[in-house]
Amino acid sequence: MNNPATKPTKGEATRASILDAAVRLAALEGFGALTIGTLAEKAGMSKSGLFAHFGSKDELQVATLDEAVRRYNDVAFLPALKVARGLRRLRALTNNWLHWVEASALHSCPMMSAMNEFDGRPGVMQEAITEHMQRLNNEIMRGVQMTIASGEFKADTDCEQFAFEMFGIVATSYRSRNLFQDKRALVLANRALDRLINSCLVAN
Amino acid sequence: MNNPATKPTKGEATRASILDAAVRLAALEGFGALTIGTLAEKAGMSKSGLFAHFGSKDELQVATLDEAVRRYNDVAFLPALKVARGLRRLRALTNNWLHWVEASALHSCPMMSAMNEFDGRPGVMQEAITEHMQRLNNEIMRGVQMTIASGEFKADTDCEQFAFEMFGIVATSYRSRNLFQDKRALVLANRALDRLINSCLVAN
DNA sequence: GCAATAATAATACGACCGTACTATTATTTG
DNA sequence: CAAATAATAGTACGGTCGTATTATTATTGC
Repeated sequence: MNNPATKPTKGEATRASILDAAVRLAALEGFGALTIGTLAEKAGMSKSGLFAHFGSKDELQVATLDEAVRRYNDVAFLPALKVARGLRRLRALTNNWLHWVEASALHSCPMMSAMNEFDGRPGVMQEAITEHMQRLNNEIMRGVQMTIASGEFKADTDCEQFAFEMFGIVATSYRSRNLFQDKRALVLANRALDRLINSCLVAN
Repeated sequence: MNNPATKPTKGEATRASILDAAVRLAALEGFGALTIGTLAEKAGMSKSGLFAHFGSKDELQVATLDEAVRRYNDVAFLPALKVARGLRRLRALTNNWLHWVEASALHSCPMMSAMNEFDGRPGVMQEAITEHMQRLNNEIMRGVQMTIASGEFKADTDCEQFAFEMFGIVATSYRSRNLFQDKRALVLANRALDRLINSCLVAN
């Protein structure tokens, strides 16, 4: 049974520690670097011992992506849902999204990596990352809709446009942070975000 | 001699056709998929025959990235420089950037792929992509500066912020196009771009 | 504590990896 | 046309890849 309340079996604990190493490796070097051998070394176990936890490399990759998404939900998405609907929740959604990678002490965002690695390669990973990204996009759009409903955003605010631009801000903040090593990445991102939000606010 | 005016030698022609296949492969499946074997097959030649053109896989990858950048310059950057300085040139710069991937009939942008694959992996590829991205960023910032100088942009326009947001728009348009297969990607991107540019215009 | 079972390791396999080294063709030059 | 050189192919090597099979060790239930 998958009962989180009971003490995990040894196997479950090992699997968790493998996935921890896997998420960190994928965030740093991409899913292509997730080979059974290197991962076994990082996890301090044998290739075959590790492999037994996943039926194939595909399943390992999907499990790693799912684990990354689970963490995103834990540290970013679910906490934002505790904020009251409307602009405040939307701000929480976007802000938590912007900060989740450093909050998780990862080099980069595994979802972003997965997207870039598999968007031209049909297969289970492409399906998985597409679904996750679609869901995330929908949640942002829902947040915008509720901010319209609350009267804080203009009625003609384009949800799709907002989610589109929001993702761009996150993506470019990764470039600044990871490639340019610019410590002001989050400052720039927050400014862009403010500009985006302000453009939707009802005049006052 | 590297004289573009004279007829290319057979070796140069082969190298060019290899790099053509390499750029397309990198755009579709990433630089990780650029293995000597698969590339030799796509290019219709032997592994060793292909390998002789590059001293190592590193050099092959760097050469592929350089070729992609060369194409970007040809179809996007240099044409924009022919437009008069100021807002019109800036629009050309950003617009050509947005369109260069489809104009080149590539699945995605090799520079974007390289960035995502190597931003956490020190080495020659990381250095190369960092340099290229910095240069591109600087050119956008220069374009903004000239648009300030021409009096079209507000004097306090933040060049860095503009270049930061501009890259985000490009990145998110790739997500829409390649992952979501959204045909409206460029429409959304152009709207975002207009909003960015308008926020910098002097009041009138 | 012993049998049953879960978890991990050992080993082996063919496939492909990057890269030398050698052989064979094309092409150019005298 | 022959000699020299450039371009490509052939072959081989140690390594790592993903995965299957078999063995060994931990853990659990009675």
